[in-house]
Amino acid sequence: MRLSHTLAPTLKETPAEAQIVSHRLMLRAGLVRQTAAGIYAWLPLGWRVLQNIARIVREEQDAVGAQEMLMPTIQPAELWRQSGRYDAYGPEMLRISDRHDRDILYGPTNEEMITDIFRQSVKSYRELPQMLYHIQWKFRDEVRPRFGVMRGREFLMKDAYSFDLDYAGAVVSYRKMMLAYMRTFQRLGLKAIPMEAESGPIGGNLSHEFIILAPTGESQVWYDAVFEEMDFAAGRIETDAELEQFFAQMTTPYAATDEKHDAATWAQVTNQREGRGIEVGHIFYFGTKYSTPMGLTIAGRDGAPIAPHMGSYGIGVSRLVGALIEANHDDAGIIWPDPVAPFRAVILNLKPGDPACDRMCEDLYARFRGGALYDDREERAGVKFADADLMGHPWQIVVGPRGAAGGRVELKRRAGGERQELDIDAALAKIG
RNA sequence: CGGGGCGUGGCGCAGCCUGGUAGCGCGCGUGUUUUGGGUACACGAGGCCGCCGGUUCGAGUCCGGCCGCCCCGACCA
Repeated sequence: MRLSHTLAPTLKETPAEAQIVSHRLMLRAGLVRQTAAGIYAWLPLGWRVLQNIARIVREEQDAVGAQEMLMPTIQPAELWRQSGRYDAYGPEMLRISDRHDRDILYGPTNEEMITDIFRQSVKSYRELPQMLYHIQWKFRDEVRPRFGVMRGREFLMKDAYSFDLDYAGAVVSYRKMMLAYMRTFQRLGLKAIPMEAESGPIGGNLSHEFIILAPTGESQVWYDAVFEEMDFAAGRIETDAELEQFFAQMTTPYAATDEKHDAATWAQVTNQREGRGIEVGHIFYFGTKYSTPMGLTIAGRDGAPIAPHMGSYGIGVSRLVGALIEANHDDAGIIWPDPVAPFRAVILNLKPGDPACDRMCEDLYARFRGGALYDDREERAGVKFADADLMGHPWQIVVGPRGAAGGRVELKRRAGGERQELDIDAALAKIG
């Protein structure tokens, strides 16, 4: 994209409504614009980040055998009456009615809907287990939206649902999801720790929330240092035994938020770490909480009906954008981890109109085939440097008259700030 | 939902107490200037002062109602 014709309205000053750093930077870098309290429009750069995160989430869901689908945002109230949650859910649920006065709602989650779909079609134990997920917008009418996209009313969420024949099967699904989550967060460049959680309004008794570490996080967390060393890219985890071992590795060392923190147990931890954290995911097992009231049964081996054991698994995709910024920024702006950056590199033409600079930039830009942002604006060098730092692309390729004459560019790494002068091929090789 | 605050060109703000022709900085446009970290100067465009009603000769300013947004708390991916 050429920045001169891109809707990326950067701001020198911070809009008054933004308090926390990620919200400020998202506004200032031109990633989002607020439409109403807790509701945001995603501008081109922000949308690219959101899609990059969704892509990684998707790949890791697929890798543990979950199937992607897409359910609607609008749901009939009838489904929620069947589970009993239409009355139980409270004012957080956005209730609407259509022209025929039928009660509908903007889904805050999809347990009822997936259960309904599943019961219509799945009839035999032979078809289980199954895991399904979708990445869809949700709406929860928070009393008090805040922190920008970290706590919006409309938000993009990956939610997955597992169906198993019995508890033992459900535990395997649960562990697979935990594995997918740890891999996902690692790929996003985040340190995430699973912490035992209350099961909340959705119900259940096996539940973990995933907290990522960020100095500006909203809650205090206590954890064992072993979590900092874990690497989920290495080593295969596939069999039930390997999964069980993985699960033990995740759940045995101490990790707690203020709600569950226990001073006595904590005192026995050898390598203590304290920090701040942000919740970005939550997984639950809830048994037959929905299958039973909604009449989801399948035929078992002996022909008798079985109510599947279910679980649900959420990742706050849009919240992750904010969380990533909380974890990766400095005074000048955002520092995107490579896999999620809107663009891998930005080309700064310090002197548009200068034939050598223009030629070199056009050549570079073409070689990225759309994978780079080209700052071709007629702006001062200082403006371009400041905006590039603010927007946080991992690499900055600086093309000025000085170097262009000798066929050289200056390559700057946003994280760390090292620069070096290279010829084009060497720079491209380095960026990869 | 309890407590607090704020709505004035795109953004940040002053003006309101004490009513009398709507201001500043940034940004935007044009020209000159500058040319590797938000350059300087000149000219210019842009505002039903959140909305409705009231008081008054006259309301951004005073009074009433409504709407929106933000912060703290309780609640949450």
